[in-house]
Amino acid sequence: MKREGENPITIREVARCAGVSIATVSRVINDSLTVTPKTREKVSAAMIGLGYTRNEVARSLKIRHTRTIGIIAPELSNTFFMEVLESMEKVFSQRGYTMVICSSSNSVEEEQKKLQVMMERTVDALVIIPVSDVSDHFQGKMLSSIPMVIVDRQLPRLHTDTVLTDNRYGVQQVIKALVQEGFTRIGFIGGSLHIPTAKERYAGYLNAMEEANLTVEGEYVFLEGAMDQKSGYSSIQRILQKQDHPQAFFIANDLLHLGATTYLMETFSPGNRPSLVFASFDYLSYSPLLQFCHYAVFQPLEEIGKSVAELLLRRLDDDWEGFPQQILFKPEIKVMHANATPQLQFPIQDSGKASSQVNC
Amino acid sequence: MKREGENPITIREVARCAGVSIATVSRVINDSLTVTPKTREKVSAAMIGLGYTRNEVARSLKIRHTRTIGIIAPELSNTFFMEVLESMEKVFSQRGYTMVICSSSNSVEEEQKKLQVMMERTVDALVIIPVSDVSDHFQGKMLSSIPMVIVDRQLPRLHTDTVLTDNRYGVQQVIKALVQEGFTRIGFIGGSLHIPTAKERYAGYLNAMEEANLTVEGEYVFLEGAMDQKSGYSSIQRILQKQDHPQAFFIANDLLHLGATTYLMETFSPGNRPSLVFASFDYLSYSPLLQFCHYAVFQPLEEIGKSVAELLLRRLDDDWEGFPQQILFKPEIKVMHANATPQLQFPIQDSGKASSQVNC
DNA sequence: GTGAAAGCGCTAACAC
DNA sequence: GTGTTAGCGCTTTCAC
Repeated sequence: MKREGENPITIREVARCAGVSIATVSRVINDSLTVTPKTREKVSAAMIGLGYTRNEVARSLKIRHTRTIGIIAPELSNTFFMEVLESMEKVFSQRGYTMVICSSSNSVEEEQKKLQVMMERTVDALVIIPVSDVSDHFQGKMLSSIPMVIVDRQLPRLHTDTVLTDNRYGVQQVIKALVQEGFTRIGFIGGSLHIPTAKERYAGYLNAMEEANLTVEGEYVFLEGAMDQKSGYSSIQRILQKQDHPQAFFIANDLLHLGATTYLMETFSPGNRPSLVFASFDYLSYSPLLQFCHYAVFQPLEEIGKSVAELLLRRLDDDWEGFPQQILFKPEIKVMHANATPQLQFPIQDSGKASSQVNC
Repeated sequence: MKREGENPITIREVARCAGVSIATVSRVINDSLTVTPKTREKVSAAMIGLGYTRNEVARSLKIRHTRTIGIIAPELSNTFFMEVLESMEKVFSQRGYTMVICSSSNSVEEEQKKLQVMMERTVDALVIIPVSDVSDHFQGKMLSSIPMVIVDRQLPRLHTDTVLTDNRYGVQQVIKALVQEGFTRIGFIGGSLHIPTAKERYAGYLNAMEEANLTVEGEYVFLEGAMDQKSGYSSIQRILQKQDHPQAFFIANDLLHLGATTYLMETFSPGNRPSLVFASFDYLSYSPLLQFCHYAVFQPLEEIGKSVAELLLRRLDDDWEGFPQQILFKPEIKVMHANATPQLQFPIQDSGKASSQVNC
C-alpha cells in the first residue's frame, strides 16, 4: 500500500549539501543579486540534485502574505461566472498568484462562513460575486484590511471597487429594439429583487417601457424566486395558460431563458410552436440555439475577468488611485439573425430626446 | 485612501487579554477537552472581544498539512468540469477543506507548472483532469507522497486512483440505438486521439460498428484537433460539402455537438435544414435545445464529483483500501423525445450474443 | 558576499 | 488544568 513520503527536502538540507548557510540558499531562491555566480551555481546544483521544492506556506508565514486570491461565488456551475474566472486565472497565475475558490451556494449564511475561511487562510485579496444585497458581513475590520472587488452585482452601501455590466443600458437597448419591431406589449421574466442584477434589469425594463410609452402589465411581470432554469420553465408555462398574453418578453438571464425555451420545445412540436419573441441577458456558447430569441445582451466576460484581476493587482501593488472605483462595462447587443430584424443598429438612439448617457 | 490594517490579532494577545498562556488559547481553539469551562469562557470572550481570527498558514506550517485540495483542469469554462467541481466543493468544504484551482489551459507544459505550484503550496491532495495522455510529470517522488485522483480521462500507465465514465459503453449504446432506428451509415466526429476521452469514445465507436457489421467510412471519421465548438462547426460544414454523406453521426462531446448544431441553424432556415441525426456524449443544461440529437450519453456529474471527493477524503484519512482504485460510472442514455424513437430501452441488449459486461 | 540568529503564529510535548 | 518551550521552513536584519 501507499506509504507516507519521507520528510520533504528543506532549505537546510540544500544548505548542507551545498556547503553554505541557509541564508545563502534563501538568497538564490529569491534571486538576490548579492550572490557570487559560483555559489549560486553550487546551490542550484544541490537544489536540483535533492529535488528541492520551496515551501510556500513557510514563506507566507514569514513574509505575511500568501500570493493567494480568494474567490467567492454563489455557485460554481454557472457559465457566466466560469468564463470570468477563466479569464482572471490567466492574469493572476502569470503574476504568481493562485486562486482559492469557494461557493456560497446562494446562501448569505454560507457566504459569511466562506468569508471567514478566506480570512483564516489570509488570502491577499478577495473577489466576490455576492449572493444578495445584504452586505453587512463585508464590513468587518479584518476584511477591510485587504483589497476586495465586487463583481457583477452591485452592493448598495458598500465602499469598494466594483466591476459590472451596465444592466440598465442593456435592457433598454433590447426593449427599444423590440419596440421598433412593432411590439407594444412586453412582459418581464426575472427573479427576486434581492438579487442585485435582477433588480437592475427590472429597473431598466421599467424605464424603457416608460420611455416608449408602453404599459407595464403586472400580470406578466415575474419577480419571484431564483433566476434559474426551473423558474423560467414554469413562468412561461403559466404565461401560456392565460388568454391574450403578450407576444414579447424580456428575460432577465440565460438560465431563465433556457428554461423557457426548453418548455416550449418540449411541449410543442416544431410546426406548432407559439410565436413568442424573447430578448434577454447573456449571450453564451449555446445562445445560437435559443430559437425564440431576437436580441441578446452580451457581457464581455473575458474583459470583465481581466479587468477585475488587473484592478486587484493594482491594489495589491498599493496603488489606490480612484478608490473606490466602479468599472461599468457597456454590453454589446447581439441580433439573432435567424429570428430578428437584422438591420437594427446599436446603440439605438431615442428619436425624441438625447440618448441616456452611459458612463463607461 | 485605503490604509494597511494594523497587525492582526494573534493568539498571544488573546492570551494576554484573557490572562492565560498561549497554550491554553490554542487548546480552546482546538476544542481540547482539558480546559476548565471557566477558562474556556474567559478565552472565548477575549477572542470575540478582540476579533481574533485564527491564522491557518501558521497552523499549517506547524501541523504540516494545509486542509487544501489542489485542482487542475484543462480549462475552467467548461460545464462538465464545473458541475463536477461544484459537487466536490460541497463535500470538501463540509469537511473543512478548501480548494485551490488552476487551469492547465490545455497545455502539458502549463500542467506541469501548475503541478509545481501545487507542490509548493503543499496541498494535501490533488484532483487532476489531465490535458492529454502524457503523464510523466505525474510520477515525481514529491507528488507520489500525497493522494491524487485522476478524473474523467484515464492515463494509461499511471498507478493512481481514477474515476471516470464508461465511455465505450456509452458510445456503444447510442450507436446501437441508431442502428435500431435503421441507420446503417454512421460517421464519427471527435478529436485528437491524444485526448484520452476522444480515444476511448472512438474505440467504442469502432467496436459498436463492428458488432453491428457496419462499415466505418474513413472519409466521415474526424479525429483531428481539439474537441471544441469551432471544430464541430467546421467538421459538419465539410461533411455537407460532400455528396452522399451519411445521415447519422456520433459526436464525441458537447462542444463539438454545439458547434455542429450552430452551423446548421445559422446556415439553413427552419424549413430547409438537412435531416441529419446526431448522437453524442454529454447531456447538459442546454441539451434539450440540440435539435438534431436523438440520443445523448448522460454522465452523472454530481455523483462523479461526490465520489472523487469521498475517495480523496478516505485517502486523506489514510485508508488505502483498494488502491489504486478505478471507479467507473455507467452513463445513462437520454432519449430526446422530440426527435428520436422514444420506446427504446437502455441498456440495449445485443440480439445475437450476450451483452458486453460493464464493471461498475 | 556570506553566515548567525531572530522570529512569523501556531501546536504539542513535557513539566508542574 | 495550565504554562513553558521548542520548533514547523522560511526571510531578513545585522555582523563580519
